[in-house]
Amino acid sequence: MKTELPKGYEPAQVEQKWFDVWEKRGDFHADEQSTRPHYSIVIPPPNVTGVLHMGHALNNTLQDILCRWKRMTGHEVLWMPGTDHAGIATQNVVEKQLTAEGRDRHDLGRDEFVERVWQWREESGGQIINQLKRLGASCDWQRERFTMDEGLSRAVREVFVRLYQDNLIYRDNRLINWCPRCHTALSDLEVEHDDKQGNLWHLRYPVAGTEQCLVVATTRPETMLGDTAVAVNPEDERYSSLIGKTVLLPLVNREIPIIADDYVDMEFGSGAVKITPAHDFNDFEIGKRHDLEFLNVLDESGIINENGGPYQGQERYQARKNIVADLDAQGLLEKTDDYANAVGECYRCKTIIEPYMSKQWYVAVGPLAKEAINAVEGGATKIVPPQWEKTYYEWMYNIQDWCISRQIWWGHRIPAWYCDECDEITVSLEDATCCERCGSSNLRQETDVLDTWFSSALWPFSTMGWPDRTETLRKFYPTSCLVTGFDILFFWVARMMMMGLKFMEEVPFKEVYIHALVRDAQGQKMSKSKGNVIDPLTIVDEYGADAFRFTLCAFAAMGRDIKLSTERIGGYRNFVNKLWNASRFAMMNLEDFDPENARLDDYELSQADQWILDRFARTTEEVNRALAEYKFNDVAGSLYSFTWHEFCDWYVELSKDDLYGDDPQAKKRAQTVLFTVLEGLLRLLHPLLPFVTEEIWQALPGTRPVLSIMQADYPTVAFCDVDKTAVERMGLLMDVIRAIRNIRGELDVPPGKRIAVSLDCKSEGSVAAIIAGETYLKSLARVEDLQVGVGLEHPKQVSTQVAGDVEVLIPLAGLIDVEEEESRLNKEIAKVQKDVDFFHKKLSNEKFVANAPPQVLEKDRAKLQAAEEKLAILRQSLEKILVLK
RNA sequence: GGGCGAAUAGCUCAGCCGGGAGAGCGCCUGCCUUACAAGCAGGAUGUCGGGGGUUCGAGCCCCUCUUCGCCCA
Repeated sequence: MKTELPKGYEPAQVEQKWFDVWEKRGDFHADEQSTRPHYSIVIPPPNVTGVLHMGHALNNTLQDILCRWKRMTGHEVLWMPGTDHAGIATQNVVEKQLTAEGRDRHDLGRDEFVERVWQWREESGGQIINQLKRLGASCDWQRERFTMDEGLSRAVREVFVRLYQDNLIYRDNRLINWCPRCHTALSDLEVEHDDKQGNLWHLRYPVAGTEQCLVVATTRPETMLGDTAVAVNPEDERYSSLIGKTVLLPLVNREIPIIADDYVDMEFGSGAVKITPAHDFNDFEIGKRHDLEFLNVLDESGIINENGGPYQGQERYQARKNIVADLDAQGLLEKTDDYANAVGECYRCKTIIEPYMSKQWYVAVGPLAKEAINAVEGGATKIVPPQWEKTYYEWMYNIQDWCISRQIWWGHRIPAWYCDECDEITVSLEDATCCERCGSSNLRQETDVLDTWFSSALWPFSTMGWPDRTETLRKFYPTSCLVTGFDILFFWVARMMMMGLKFMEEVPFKEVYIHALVRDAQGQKMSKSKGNVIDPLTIVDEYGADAFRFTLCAFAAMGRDIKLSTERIGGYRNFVNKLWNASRFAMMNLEDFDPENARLDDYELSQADQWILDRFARTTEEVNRALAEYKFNDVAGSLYSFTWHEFCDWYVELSKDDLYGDDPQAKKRAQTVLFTVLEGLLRLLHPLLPFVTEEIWQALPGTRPVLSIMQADYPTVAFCDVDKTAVERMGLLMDVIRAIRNIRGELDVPPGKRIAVSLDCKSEGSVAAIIAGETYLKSLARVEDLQVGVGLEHPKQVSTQVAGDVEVLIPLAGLIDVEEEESRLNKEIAKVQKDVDFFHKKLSNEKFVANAPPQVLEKDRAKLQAAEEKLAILRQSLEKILVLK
């Protein structure tokens, strides 16, 4: 088959073509009936509203690399894809549309609104799925799931009902995080804390029946409307006489008690604090301890309610201004300080959240967390890198009950019905029609929906058909690995652990690989408002998916941040192009080659052949090991340097003499090795570079044993045994070539100029190495007249370099400038002198000689000797040169 | 306040069990050598944040300080 490849790699149509073929043919489909060992990953489901960002690109590239690798190592791979219904975010999107139409969701009513969300999802949701495909993601797309699917919704209900029956779900009226814009409760995790510059106001509260004032400091003066006590520390002598008295709350003229509680920090502010149990988490606890009144002064939009007296109807921050002004006017504002404190914001809309009293549903996570801790401690689930285990434990040990109800419309509606007759709550799998206590049919379903993370917590088994006992679950659960960023370790990983252990009685994944977050080149988080977002699809268009994937893989090992810049991606685009051109070279020289009739065993392999086969075997080993340990940067590094610096820079060049030469046997041998290594290299590279490797692999001469390279075997062992001596000799030959090139480069010998070289060897082995590679040496170092031997007579005027035990001598006559050679030698001597000094000093240290392990000692002695010999030769050379001046 | 992490070449970062500091990009010199100028050959570049300690030996282990980042309260 004669194939013509374009001179530069053009990714666009190649990627499109192969992805279509793979997907249509079902190459990514997992088979439950397969007898192969399983390997499964569930995708961290992106929001259905989401568009692909760098984090997704990294996350899914790594998963794809693992899946493609495992597919090639004989595993039945299931990579389960899908999206998350993202309750609040999705509802917000559709509400914005309605706002643009001058309406809101209440104009539509619940059912119509939900219908509208579904419609939005049909039309514009899940774009991200197609974007993942552009990266080459080899998910089992036939199985794509959505957390609001019928099956997954069934799983949600099943879990809710069982947790309720086990008394692990309950309702309670307490302070929760409330978003006054989204009008819903949020879990603790959904609140983001941000340090904000604000004020600390010192307010004077008149003590009843005295002329005295008690000064309290607060960052939220508007909540004073809801104060029901003032607290001081019981140890605080300044205030001990006041405990039990009351103060007259200004502006609203309510009398509230002065209480003692050791929560109060005597050092902070005045040492007295206002207590607002209905609007502050700490005050809530104090309120419970002292049986205080819980006076709510806000409505669900953050507007002062009827309990706020004259301020009723004012928005919270407006009320703050007015209250401060009014207090000041009455002489009750002692002072105003600048003060920075952490303010909680809604993670979806950035509105400042309000601690708000309300009745919500909770999961009692204590018993679930215990199992989840045990699973990691016992090694059933391994977290990689292990430093994240500590973070996981830290959170799990301090976990709070999880508020799971949300006052929005888009989501899984809580399967609980309130009886209007007897107030009983009926929780059931099927929609309840009658009260389970009194039998009344006068029921109202709970209007709240569940936190989106409730359904994502079930993802590893709900996507596989649970609560049915499916074949899929039997084959693929527990999953092999979860790949995710550390930002959702708590949100998602921990909750999946709890739910998986509770309902499957087995961990959801055996390993969790936590990767870094992608930032811009300056290390800033990419965000639309900063305008520093790099769109992955733009990168794919410009550089190709393969180059992009390779970049992400090469960067994956970094601690917490990946700083991405396009120059780096350009470098890997060049790498892909390099592979492409090496392949073009190979195919131009394999036109008459039939791989069916070519076996390595049929030939006596040259030093160069054995060397490249040896390097390939080592690379294979490194890559497999690094993949198994999730050392993605090492995977990329090994492949990069082998492909470019060993295969292209050396072997391809070395093979040219044989390929272009007159010896048909040598040509066939070189073709066989070239083909073997290239074909193997493509397989080795495929998980990282799926498109370009498929394109080249299919174009190679001969027929392929399987339809796609993704089904071919991943290299794991060497192609054949090699002779270690031959490999070492090749190494020496390469050093000699480098030495000649060094002289040529340093002394500005024109690259086209063919020169004479004498190689004075100290051993017969070195002579043999050079003679065996003579043609290589002549062409790669541009040598025409070569003398080799032991104890060769040195020409008079030469430039000298040393490679191993070989003295490289290049006659100066008419070629080299004496001055330049002198300075080159001086430079080289200084370098070697440093080595000699270093090792001499080290080995003169008696303690070192006495304590260091023998291998180290031996190694250093050999190095010293080599350096000394080299130095002596260079010095002699310098002397000879100086005579010529 | 509690915890975690980072500081290494001009830039971005690797660096295993402690045994002469590496890569990519950038830079300098010379080359359009028929796979590739998205390339080839050669070259230069370091107080491994500061200080102390352990050790024959520290980028790596211990203590401490400085700066920056993140998570939790």
